[in-house]
Amino acid sequence: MSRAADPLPSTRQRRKEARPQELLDAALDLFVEKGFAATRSEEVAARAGVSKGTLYLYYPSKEELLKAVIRENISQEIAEGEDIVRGFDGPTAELLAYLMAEWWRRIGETRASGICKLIISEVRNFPDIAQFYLDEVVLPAERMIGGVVQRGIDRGEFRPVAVDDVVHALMAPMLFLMLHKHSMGACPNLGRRLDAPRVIAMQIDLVLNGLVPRTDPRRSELKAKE
Amino acid sequence: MSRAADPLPSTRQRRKEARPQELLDAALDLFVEKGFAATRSEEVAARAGVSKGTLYLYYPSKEELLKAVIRENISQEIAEGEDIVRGFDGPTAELLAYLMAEWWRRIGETRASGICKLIISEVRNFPDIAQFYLDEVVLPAERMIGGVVQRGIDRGEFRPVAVDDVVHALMAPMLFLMLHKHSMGACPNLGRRLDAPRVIAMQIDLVLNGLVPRTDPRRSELKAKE
DNA sequence: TACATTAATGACCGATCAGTCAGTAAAACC
DNA sequence: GGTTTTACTGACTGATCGGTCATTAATGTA
Repeated sequence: MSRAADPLPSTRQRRKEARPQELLDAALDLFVEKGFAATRSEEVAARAGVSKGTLYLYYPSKEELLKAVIRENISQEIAEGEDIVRGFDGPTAELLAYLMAEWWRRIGETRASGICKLIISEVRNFPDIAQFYLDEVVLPAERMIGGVVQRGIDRGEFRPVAVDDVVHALMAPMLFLMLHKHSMGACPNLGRRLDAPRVIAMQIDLVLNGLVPRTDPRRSELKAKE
Repeated sequence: MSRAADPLPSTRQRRKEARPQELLDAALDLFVEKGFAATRSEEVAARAGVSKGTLYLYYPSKEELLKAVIRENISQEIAEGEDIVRGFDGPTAELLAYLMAEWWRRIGETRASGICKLIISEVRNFPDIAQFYLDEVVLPAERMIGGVVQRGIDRGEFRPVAVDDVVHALMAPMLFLMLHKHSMGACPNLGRRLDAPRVIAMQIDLVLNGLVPRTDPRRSELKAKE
């Protein structure tokens, strides 16, 4: 308490502070890959480079570990999304495309995308997770995307559609990509890759312009291949 | 063997023939709800109204039971879809809308929709299921939908888009609805229902017409509210 | 009624695994 | 040096669960 705590926390000390995150990372990987029930707590410990006893020093039970994994991984991405929306004043179509691309870059491509599979697989066994995830992730995300769609409508860039349903249509392919990555996409020898940015770009083009050809040449994407 | 087997198979006999399906139904419900690893084989037996021993009379192991559940539930829906496609000669947009609605009615609304969640949750633990499901379900379904999109392009009803990616965009919301139904949607007290037919209708409208307003009044949905 | 066959049972076994805790050894302190 | 504190360990335990099999009860047959 006398000396400044900063300068040289011992190796042991530094390890101790890093452990919780190391354990959470190991647990996330394994829970996503094998499922909660099929993952042994000793495996989690081993992947984090410690013994089973140590795991229980940091988390009182396997179930609490699961909850911590989810709690610690929902993070600030949504808040940052809202910042992007606020600071943008180009065409809404561009904003939408940019948001989706960022979503994939920051979540889809990172281990965080596994949380979706984990939640879907396990909510029914841990009902209190449902409410938490709905309030902290699903609804804020829907509000954000919904706000963008509404902006498009307000500015006359979009038709006045039912915002909530459009939001679902926009989120569905993202979920699809994230789940694919952690299920079929993770199976070797399946000779079948999904190019996420490509799927996202197609989805954006579809949702904006539709399949039906436009008679107005200004909007037609067909001519755009120069 | 002498007498015709038909007329009065005893109660016992009829039970014996019904058992496998009863066990599969029970197993599907429980595997979808709780996950494979978290479901005890005795629970499956109990839900089917028999003892654990009886379950193992019909299926040699829990894993074989899982595989049977998946194998027996992929069924003939896709073939029937292909029949619908063949026998239809109206506008492709209508065919697409009809196919999606039928999909929901025949799969989404039945217990079969749970298979999706089950596959996603468990493929990584049972890799041979991946190949099987890809060959028997995913690829045929994609071929069917892809064929319809191609038909739209060939007839000049659709822009010449990348068929495979459009297929993903069309399937994603169906997957989304099916998964929702068996995860968050199955949690009580969440005050959040998803109206599937409505989401599907919106998705069709979006994919066909896009968000961007049409200058050509023939196609504009805006004027359609009479 | 006696006997054979068949469907079903549930007590039992062995393996697995979540969670514990007495013990170890490295660091910190004096 | 000696003593205490701290981070960690891994052998152990009790409960659980997949799978077995000797036994039972229902049905068929004569």
